[in-house]
Amino acid sequence: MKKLKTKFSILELNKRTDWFARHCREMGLKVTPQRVAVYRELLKTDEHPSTETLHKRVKKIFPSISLDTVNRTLLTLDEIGAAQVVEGSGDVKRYDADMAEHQHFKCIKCKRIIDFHHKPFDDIKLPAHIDRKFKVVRKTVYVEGICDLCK
Amino acid sequence: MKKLKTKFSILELNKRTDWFARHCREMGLKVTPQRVAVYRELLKTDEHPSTETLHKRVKKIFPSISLDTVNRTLLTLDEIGAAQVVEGSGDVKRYDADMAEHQHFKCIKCKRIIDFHHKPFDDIKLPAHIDRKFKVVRKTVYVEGICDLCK
DNA sequence: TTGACAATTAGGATTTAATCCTATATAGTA
DNA sequence: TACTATATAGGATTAAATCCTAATTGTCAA
Repeated sequence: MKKLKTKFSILELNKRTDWFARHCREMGLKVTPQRVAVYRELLKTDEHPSTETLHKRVKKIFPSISLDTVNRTLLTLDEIGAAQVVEGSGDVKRYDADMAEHQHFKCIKCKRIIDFHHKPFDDIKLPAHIDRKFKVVRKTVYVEGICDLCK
Repeated sequence: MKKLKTKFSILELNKRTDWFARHCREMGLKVTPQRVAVYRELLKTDEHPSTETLHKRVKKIFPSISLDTVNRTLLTLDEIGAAQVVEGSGDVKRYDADMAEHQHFKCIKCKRIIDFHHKPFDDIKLPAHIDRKFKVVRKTVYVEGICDLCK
């Protein structure tokens, strides 16, 4: 039996699902069971899954869901700020429903993405000319290397 | 006539090409005209091109070069430290032959990648437990948003 | 509660990106 | 100059993302 790593208690999961439903309605989006299923499944993991990986998982509890729906939903989650595409260099898109400040380390060998949190990185001050010229939406410290298991 | 933005003088370009040839030999790689052509073409631009974009450009001066060769070469350049895959969230791989310390801003609308350089970002101090646990190969500040032209 | 409608979905088709395969060519070396 | 391991061309394949369309379903207003 595969160990179930739960990021959140059922209670917390339900709380966040409620928030998600409200948030969708606020954004004029329908609260479909597919959307909720994708969001909840993404919330449950800290493995930063790809569309395909998440599709496989969601199918277990929603067998008829299509890959396209999972893909579309994940893009939607990113748009409405319920999840984010994890930054990286190349490779397939990976997602994260944890919107609290944190940073990512990506192993260039096994492609594992590991969360870490270093408070000084939470509010990086950009040079003034960048803020002046562009509308900054996201800024983060990105770290790449070889993970403990691959070393 | 399209404006030619040259990042370097011909002299500087040749200097770097010489370095590249030496570096290839040191790494036990052959200095083929295809490799040199790809490297030089990548050096010339600050647009952080994708494989396909660069392939089109290199074809103009090396008509028979295949996409696979350009792709393979770019991956090799990254491996030997002659270029790097630009970090980003999703989308196709984009490359940069400028290995001097600098940071990237990526426009989420037009996908343009703009270089900037903020000295304090050059040597980010990671929390000790990260350095202890992982072998860090690369660390950078990544910024995303809407560029001046798209605003 | 019901009906209407715009949003959403399934699932196959298509597009696009990346990589593989293999016969041929070539850079480096002696 | 000849040998050999490396690299290339270009078509084939795989993998990822997106598109298309008919059928379905949340939402809202009556």
